[in-house]
Amino acid sequence: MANIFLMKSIFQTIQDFSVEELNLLDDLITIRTLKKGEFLLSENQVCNEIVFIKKGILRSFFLNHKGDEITNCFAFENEFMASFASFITEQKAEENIQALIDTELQVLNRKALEKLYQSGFNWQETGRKLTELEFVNLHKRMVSFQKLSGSQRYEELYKNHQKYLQLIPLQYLASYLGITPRHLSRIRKTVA
Amino acid sequence: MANIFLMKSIFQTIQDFSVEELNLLDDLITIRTLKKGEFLLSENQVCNEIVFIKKGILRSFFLNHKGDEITNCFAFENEFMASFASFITEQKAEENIQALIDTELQVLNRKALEKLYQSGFNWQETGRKLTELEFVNLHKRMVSFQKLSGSQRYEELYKNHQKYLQLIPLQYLASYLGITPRHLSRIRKTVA
DNA sequence: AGTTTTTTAGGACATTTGTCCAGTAAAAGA
DNA sequence: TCTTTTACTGGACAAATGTCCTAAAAAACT
Repeated sequence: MANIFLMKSIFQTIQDFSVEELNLLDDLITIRTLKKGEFLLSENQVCNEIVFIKKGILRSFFLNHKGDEITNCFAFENEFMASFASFITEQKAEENIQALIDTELQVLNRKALEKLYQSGFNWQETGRKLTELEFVNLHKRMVSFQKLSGSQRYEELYKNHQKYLQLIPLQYLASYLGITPRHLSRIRKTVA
Repeated sequence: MANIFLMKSIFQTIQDFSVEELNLLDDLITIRTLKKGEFLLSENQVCNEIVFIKKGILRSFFLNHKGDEITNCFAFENEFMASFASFITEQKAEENIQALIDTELQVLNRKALEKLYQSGFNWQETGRKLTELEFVNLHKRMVSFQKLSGSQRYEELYKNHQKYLQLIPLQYLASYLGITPRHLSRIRKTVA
């Protein structure tokens, strides 16, 4: 069976769960592994699962009108990932989610989540709180696009997540920051 | 007493409420009006209320490092508005919320909302669903910043919300789109 | 209505960022 | 290990966008 101790302890920080409530997870979580480059989700599929990253890195990207890949999100160990927009609306996703390195996931699918929600107040409230946290994260990213330039966003990222930067190909970073690889290369000369 | 029929009917579309559940709102909603230019919220205050716009327009903005006002959101009649990030985290807001024209609001404050949440499953679930919808809206805006240029964002806005564009000073629109007023003026010549 | 303040348009120029490209380096595959 | 593919750097130039500014228009105030 999956070792979901860590995931449980994250839920525990959000809500004062009983052991029984947390143990509901045991039968609902499944395991999945992805090889480097493999896809968890392709655009035009409905996203029906939320994953917890036990090991590895995921990135989410979509295509612009020219067909360039635009990375809109990275997720690392001990973080949740999904196309939340698709999961919520049950519409086809615009994003692809791909493993940047070999990755090990703990999966909670829609039916499992609904079971949790139906099980009572606490899980329902946790769902709201987690959604709120996702909102706040997204809001921060949105603000960084409105008040910072591409190079300032890079500096922020460099300050806060330097350890990750080595792991991520520059082209993915560039589109995540909203600039071209050419320009990121220029910026790197002055910052790093 | 406030006429909150419309607000109720919006909640009704999200959740299958009983009349009694909806009527809980009656004692929890208060009324507030703002004159053009007045502030609903100033930065460095914690946002403790969510408002429903009965009449009028609100905009939310923050300041960048130069002291320029950056508009990050508009809200119109029959929409909800708050500094959601501040409301959620209970940290000081980075935004100011201001009335663009004389505005009439129906206000739900934190305590009132918590009462609703405590009242049972349905309001709890509605809270989650509304948060999800806010997330999806923000996500759309984020995607528009990653995959479109400033002028493309203007064209989208022009197509979808032309009626509002007349009402909003160009300088506010520009920062909302992530460009300078000078540049928006250039864009307008080619589009409009 | 007259006056003052704020907003908008657009010229001239500067800066930032993108495009295209070629050479090199690094990684993946056989 | 060798070969092939993919990723990165940086030059030269082009396009997009910003800065600064002035005059006109619109809005607000008295």
